[in-house]
Amino acid sequence: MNLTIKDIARMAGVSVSSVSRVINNSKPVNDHIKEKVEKVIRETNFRPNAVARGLISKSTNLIGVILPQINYISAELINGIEGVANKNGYNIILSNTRLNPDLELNALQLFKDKQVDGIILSSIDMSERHIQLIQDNKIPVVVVGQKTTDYAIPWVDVDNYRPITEIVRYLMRCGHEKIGMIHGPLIDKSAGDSRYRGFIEEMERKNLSVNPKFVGESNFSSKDGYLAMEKILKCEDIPTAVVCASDTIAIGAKNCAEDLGYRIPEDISIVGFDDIELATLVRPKLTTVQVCFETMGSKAMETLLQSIEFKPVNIENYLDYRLIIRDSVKVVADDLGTKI
Amino acid sequence: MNLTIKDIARMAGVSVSSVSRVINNSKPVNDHIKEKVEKVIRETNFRPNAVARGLISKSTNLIGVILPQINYISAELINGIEGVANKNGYNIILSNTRLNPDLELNALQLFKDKQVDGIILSSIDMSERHIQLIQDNKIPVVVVGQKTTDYAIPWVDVDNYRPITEIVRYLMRCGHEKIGMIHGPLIDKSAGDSRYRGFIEEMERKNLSVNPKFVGESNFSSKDGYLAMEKILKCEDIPTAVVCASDTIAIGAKNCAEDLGYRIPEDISIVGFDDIELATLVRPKLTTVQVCFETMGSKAMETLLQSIEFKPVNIENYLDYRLIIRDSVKVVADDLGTKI
DNA sequence: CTGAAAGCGCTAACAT
DNA sequence: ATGTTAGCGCTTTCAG
Repeated sequence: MNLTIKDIARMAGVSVSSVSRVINNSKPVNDHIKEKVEKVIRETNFRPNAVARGLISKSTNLIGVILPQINYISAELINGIEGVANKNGYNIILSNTRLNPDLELNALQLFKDKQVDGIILSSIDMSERHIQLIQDNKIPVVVVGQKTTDYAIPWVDVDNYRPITEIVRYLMRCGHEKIGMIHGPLIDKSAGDSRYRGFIEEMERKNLSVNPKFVGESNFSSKDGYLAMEKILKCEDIPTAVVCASDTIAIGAKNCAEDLGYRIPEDISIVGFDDIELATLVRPKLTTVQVCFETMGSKAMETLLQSIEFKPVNIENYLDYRLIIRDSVKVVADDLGTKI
Repeated sequence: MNLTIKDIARMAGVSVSSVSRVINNSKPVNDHIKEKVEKVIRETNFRPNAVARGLISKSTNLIGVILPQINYISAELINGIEGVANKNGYNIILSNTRLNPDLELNALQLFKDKQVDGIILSSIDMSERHIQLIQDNKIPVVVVGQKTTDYAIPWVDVDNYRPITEIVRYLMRCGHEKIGMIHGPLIDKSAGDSRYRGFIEEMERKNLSVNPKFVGESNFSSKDGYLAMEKILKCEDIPTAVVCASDTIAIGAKNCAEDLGYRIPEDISIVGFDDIELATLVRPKLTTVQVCFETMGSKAMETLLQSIEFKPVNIENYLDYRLIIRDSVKVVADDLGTKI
């Protein structure tokens, strides 16, 4: 079988504790012994068993990551998480809950069994049972994509409301007034409802009326975006600009408009949200809101790290965003006095 | 602290071994005892410590996944792996090696330390040291995206050669003869070199000459695809069709051609490879080769499982592929006698 | 069928 | 500074 610390001790003619000491640099060891041990370790390629270490130290250097699905957005998130985790000696262990809240609970349990040092949770809907379990488990948790301030659980999320109000104001400055929106599921309080409210309320504040026929719902997919746009364009009167709750929706909507003979942005302007890679690959390039999911991941991991190390953590962590103006919005009139 | 099996034993008034037996169902236990134990477990919400179990059983139910980068293609791969892993009680632990071969070696070591039950490795370049380490470690490994038949290490990969020959034949049937290609880095023996050779050799077999000016190299990115296409289109004579080694390349090439005033497919036909989601979202929709990375993942995990369970495994695992005909190729002449 | 006890590979208190 | 030893929480012989 594999070598153990005991074998090394025997081969080096010292005690196991001495071996442990040189491995962990935990206590001063005589140079003489140290060299002997290091020599044996080098020659045998010995590596201490991480599981045994974990059993005693209560730390596995594992971070549990719970995701409702694994797509290109998760990929960016994982990239961010993995980046700072790795830099700090942690590995990440993944659980895909396939949009099933019960599996999220399972994963929370399982990760506790496996004694992970911390958990990053992207839940589709934080229930009381989630909160309960998290608080019982006593394992540091950071939530992403949802705001759990009420429960004193640290989170990192985008502001879903303000960017949309900025989009509305930008469209107005470009001369648009008949503005529609294709939003996400309103049950989804973050990317769904908040973005929708941002639109409705900003339109109200600016005294622009929202034609209900200009508003459609989707599940964030391109296909749904296409369908929603189709419905909007069937009316006699159509909007001059449509705000979409995601880039994928926007691209579906764009394809639909084009299939129906409209040109983007000449006939209809379209704005997306997220700034996925696609947004620059599609023609015209999509005007959208940039939110960096990789940053979301790294920020989440950083706060998790602080929590693990018992440092003070910010409960609320808002992500930066930026309106990215590209080619999918027509400038009807520019009251900024500058070329946009 | 947390409850242990010892606490449960005390509370139920039985021995720890009995508790262990009812938990694992490893040996017959008197119903009387069984019920008592189960009751206590239920009431206390006791869950056995997976680390301690791992130490003794030598099995952690963890699968190490080593990836050179995490993007939307990895996301699909992970999806496939995670799906079958999860179904079999395994979790996956991720290592992103950031295109650095040394980090691949590190990850291999680290995963051994952590006593994973198996490893799925996507290497950018399998060196002798990789092979050595894998064979020394004695942990089941399956390689994806590379063919390691020589070393008797099971792999799953696409056939990169044949699909390209099929594309060439398809383009010929559509009436194309002046065909170009934008390939990937030739150092990459799989998706780079093989696809390139498939093109060159099939053209030769069909007695079609390849104009060197119609051939460009790229690193698989859209940007590079754009640049390579730009070079090709600067010549007086241009190809009627361009085969691209990936969809991302194809989309870059398409954008370039369109920016230069060419219409796709009327002026130039373009074919991609991979069939990423983008391929259907872009207009015209991309004709391409479908290879399902999720299937690649699940297949890899399935063979890994067999290896873990000491079942016989196939060393060579080719992935299915399919030519997906969409709208980016113009039918100049159709010698099939049917409408394509 | 049940319980006592050994031990998985390691760390850390305790003694020397 | 070094070695001995007692566990970490669990599974699994081995007796009974």
